[in-house]
Amino acid sequence: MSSSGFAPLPPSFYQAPVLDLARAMIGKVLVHVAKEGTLAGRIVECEAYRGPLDLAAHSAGGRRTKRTEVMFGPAGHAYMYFLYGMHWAFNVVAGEEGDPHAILVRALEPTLGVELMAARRNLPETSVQLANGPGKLCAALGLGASAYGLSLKGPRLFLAEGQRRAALGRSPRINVDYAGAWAARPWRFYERGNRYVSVRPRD
DNA sequence: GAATAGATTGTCT
DNA sequence: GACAATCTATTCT
Repeated sequence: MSSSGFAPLPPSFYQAPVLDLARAMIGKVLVHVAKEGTLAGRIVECEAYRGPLDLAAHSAGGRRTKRTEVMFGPAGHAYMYFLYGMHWAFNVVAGEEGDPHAILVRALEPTLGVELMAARRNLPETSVQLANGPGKLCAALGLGASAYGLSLKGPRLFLAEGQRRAALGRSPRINVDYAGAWAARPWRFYERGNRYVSVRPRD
């Protein structure tokens, strides 16, 4: 148990095929121990990206650059990327070393540090929009470039135990229409009925 | 509720 | 120089 009161999941948790890991991550708790306080939320939505074959992945075709480098390393590390000029997104690196797989965390149900999240997001503490999107959750938790490549063994940033409370839902991934047939694959996972899921599923 | 446009910058062609 | 695994405000219906 760390000083944050949460115990990081063991490295073995991340030693699973990327689709299995994505499923297993729903209900787990993402914890960021920041200077200003500890922030945490249940993962209620995520998406699997399986390069080099998956054309929706940043590592499509085996593209290995400064940005994608951490995806080629061992599982259980943070892959951060910046997009649209103003948003950060948080991913968990998955797969064997050399397999550039990752899981984008798309939405959290805030559980700890809600006051600080609300301040960072300039929203009421009761708002459902604190962390219901990839960019929003990074803003709420204060995650950015400095989190790139961090090991999820902790103690600063890690996943902790947590339970899924409703059935697992699946759908195609969001905003990857450019990926052709890969865009249709049901590689987005979410907790059914959870109001913090970002894009209303068809359920 | 749905559709649209604008913001703004690191990364790659 | 183009564009992106997005978010927000605005303008409809």
